[in-house]
Amino acid sequence: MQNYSRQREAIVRTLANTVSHPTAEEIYAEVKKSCPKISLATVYRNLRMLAEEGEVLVLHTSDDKEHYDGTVAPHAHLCCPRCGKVSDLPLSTELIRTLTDARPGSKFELNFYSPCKDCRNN
Amino acid sequence: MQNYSRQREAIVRTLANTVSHPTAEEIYAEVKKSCPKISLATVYRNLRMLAEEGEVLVLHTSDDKEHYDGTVAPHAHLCCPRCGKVSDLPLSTELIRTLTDARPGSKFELNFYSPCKDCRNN
DNA sequence: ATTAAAATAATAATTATTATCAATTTATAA
DNA sequence: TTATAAATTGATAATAATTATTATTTTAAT
Repeated sequence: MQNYSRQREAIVRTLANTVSHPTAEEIYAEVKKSCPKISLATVYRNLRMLAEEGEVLVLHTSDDKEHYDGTVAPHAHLCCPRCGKVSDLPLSTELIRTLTDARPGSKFELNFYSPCKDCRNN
Repeated sequence: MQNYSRQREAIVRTLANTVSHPTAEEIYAEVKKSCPKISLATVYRNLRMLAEEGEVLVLHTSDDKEHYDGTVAPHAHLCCPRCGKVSDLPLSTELIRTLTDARPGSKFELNFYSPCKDCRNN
């Protein structure tokens, strides 16, 4: 019994192997290496299904492109308002708990914005 | 010395007089009442300028439309993942301070997602 | 008043995402 | 296994939000 299509496996694997919170286009580019015939629509379709099933997170930031995250445990993100780069931001477990308990039963998305090192130096 | 155009004044006033975190289209509809000839592009242009100047906040949520907020003091939002409605969420001043101090010099956006009352009942 | 600068309205262009649909692949069951 | 139904794909058209362009109008400065 093979549950996932080859394409979907490749998308999940790509997200599992990165910490870069890629956009759909970036995932598409990466997945093409192992699935050269894959369509961008297939990437979007599977990402949407995975998000609905809670297998991936979708991040909404000021670059107005959806970024995807394979780590669904609650955490925060640091976003560069210039280049759009997104990285994980470790928070104390206490703060995480406070946020998780603030609205029981709801998911939260916490994004901090400040220019990344690369953008500060240019 | 009249600093702001009539159109820009109307946009600012609309944001000051609502708690609904409207989209650009919604602001456009409201502003038309006092500025019938205003263009949607003018709404977007002014909102972008106001955001750059820090006069308004831009919220990025799962409905993939920008929502605008005239209250720039740090606070959180409650977003309905079904209908896209955004409302203010009061947080303890202690939590606000913790977040503000977590990353000095950066802005944060904290959104909680759970279905609003209307959507739960349908 | 004249001229320069800034802002606007209208609309075209862009970009991210979703919908459509015929074709292919996978699962089911006689 | 072969037939058939269901699910998924690839290709591309359509949609929707936002930005760019540009001629015109409004505002400010000489």
